[in-house]
Amino acid sequence: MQYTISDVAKRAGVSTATVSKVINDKMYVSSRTKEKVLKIMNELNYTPNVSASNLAKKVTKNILYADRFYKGIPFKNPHMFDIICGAEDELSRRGYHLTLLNLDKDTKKIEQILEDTMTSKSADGMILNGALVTPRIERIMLNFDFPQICIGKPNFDTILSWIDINNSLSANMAVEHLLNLGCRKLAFMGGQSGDEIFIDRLRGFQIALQKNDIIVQEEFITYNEPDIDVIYNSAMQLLQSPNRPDGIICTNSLMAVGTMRAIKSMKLTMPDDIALVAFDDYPYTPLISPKPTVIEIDVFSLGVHAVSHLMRKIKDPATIIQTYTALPRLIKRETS
Amino acid sequence: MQYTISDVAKRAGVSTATVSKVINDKMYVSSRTKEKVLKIMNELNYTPNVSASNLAKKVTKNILYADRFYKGIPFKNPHMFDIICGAEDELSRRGYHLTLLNLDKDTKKIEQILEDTMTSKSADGMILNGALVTPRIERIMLNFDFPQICIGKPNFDTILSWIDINNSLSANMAVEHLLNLGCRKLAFMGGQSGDEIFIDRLRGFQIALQKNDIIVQEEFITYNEPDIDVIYNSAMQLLQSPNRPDGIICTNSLMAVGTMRAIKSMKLTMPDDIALVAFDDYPYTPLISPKPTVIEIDVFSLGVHAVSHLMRKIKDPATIIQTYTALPRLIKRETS
DNA sequence: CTGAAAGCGCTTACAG
DNA sequence: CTGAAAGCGCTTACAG
Repeated sequence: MQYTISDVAKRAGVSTATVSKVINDKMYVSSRTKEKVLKIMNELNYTPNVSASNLAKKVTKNILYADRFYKGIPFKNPHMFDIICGAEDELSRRGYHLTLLNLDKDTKKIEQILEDTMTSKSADGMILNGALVTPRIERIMLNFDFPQICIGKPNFDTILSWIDINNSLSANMAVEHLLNLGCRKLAFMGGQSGDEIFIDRLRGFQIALQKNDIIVQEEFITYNEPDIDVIYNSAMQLLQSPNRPDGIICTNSLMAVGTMRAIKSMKLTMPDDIALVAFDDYPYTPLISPKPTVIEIDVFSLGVHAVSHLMRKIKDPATIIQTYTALPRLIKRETS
Repeated sequence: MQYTISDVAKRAGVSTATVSKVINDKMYVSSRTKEKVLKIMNELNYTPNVSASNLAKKVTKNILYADRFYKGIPFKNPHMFDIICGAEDELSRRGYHLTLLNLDKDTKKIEQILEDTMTSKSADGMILNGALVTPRIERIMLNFDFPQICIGKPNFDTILSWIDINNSLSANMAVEHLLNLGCRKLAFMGGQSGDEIFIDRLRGFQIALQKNDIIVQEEFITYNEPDIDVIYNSAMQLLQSPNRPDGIICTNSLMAVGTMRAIKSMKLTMPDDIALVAFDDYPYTPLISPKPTVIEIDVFSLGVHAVSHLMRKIKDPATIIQTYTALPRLIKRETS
């Protein structure tokens, strides 16, 4: 049997209005009646029904995390779920819930899903994968005047709010590290040209080199498919060139595996012959030796920050947030 | 501006009761008025306010997924999030939402979190990590009579509902496969004795061998820490013994990497000298060659099934579900 | 400081 | 088939 606010009111000999005030810790209730009410609430083990409270307050205390949650994606992209964990953490601290909104439905288009959920008023705001946002979706979001923040800058000019990793800055960090070690011929083991994260990191790489008056050698920048053999061969070519690099940055952990395999097969040693820095510990670092120096990015915190910004926006809907949150950390290990 | 049910009623010239009936597709409303109402709803782009509807219906259309969502867990245990994706998929198909309930709070104990959320009536049911369930938590759940299902059988006798992977059956599948290939001396590269998944798989291994009248050789069962060098050495010992196994089952993908490294360094070939089957493609299979034969387990479906059972339990709270859902699939590749 | 009353936006017997 | 009215369990001006 569940008690309601009127059960409490009755037993405490006060009105439901007064009980409501102590529940919500409003001022203007005498400490005597407050205590009395609290005592009854305790005895009855009473907790307010949040649905009723939310309806009356016209809030939901609920935030949506909108992305594509299809089968297997946690294996492909665990980062996304670490962001979600960060968002959940910060939301629950603020008395909010995080519910998942799957934009990957064969029956409905993304636009339709978003419109329906916004009109149904089932959440106070939304965290949205920026990569999924189109100008058309931007318009829908603005029409509804629904508090939102994108994870990842949309790939067009927008007045939506977003928060993103500063990949360029992270690459800069890797470059500075290698330059400090005395490296002067830096190579970049990159992904494919459609991979925005890689492209940002590459840009950071290039800018950092220019800033240090080092010429960017085009042949030292490689574009690789995510296949271990392709990467290996690509690295071999780099290492066999008469003008061999003395420092290599790998855009992810798979690149690091392939590249280090090549370095070892050339009987070169790290960091003496060649220093190496990789992005992302995950998922292959446990497998490789020597342990690679790595730039780690705290995506959990990205989720936390996204929520903080979204909350500001809920309070003041006019706010626009567009910000890079860097949070890279260099973990120096055995390859540099 | 958001329209309400009375706006619709007014413009359609009917009562809100009637509008409610067409929203909920109740019978006993003439097709003429139904059409009229639908037309207005469409014109106004009206969607019912779910909070209000839920309050009146005394439901929330919300299911909690309760587990520990701390920083970094998606990297350690992406399976958990694939289960979540499966649950979300099935829930949204049924008009429910999935919200995360983090049991990993330093300010509150698990018991307290569960009690508070259940009394607050913010969900109609709960999916709960069975590994976290204690007899004390069992009592709380039963007290509240709250529809629940555990993912993973709790490690004590319980009348809570649970659904689990049939690890034992999966191991059986691996054994049968190797026996069919003619192997007779099977080894098992296992994890640590506290790892329940491994223990279940080991049991399946042993039972399958006994069923086939093959003696289980104790020295062929190894217990290994999750460290690549430890695994390698353990496998080497197995391979160097005078009585070398002709088939090996690896309890996970890390075991497969270490074991295959040992096999290769012994200049043995797969599957001719030795056949190998591993559990889990993830995360290391992309790195290894030859491509390992693997028993894959569909955890996304586990989430889907958990939801189906939970829904039955919501309809009929007396239902108790305790079931193994196997869903293993053998993917034959180059090592067997 | 306290309470009566209206309201949040729906649904549900019930009467017609 | 349709609608008036009470109800879901809270909150919020407002009057006292």
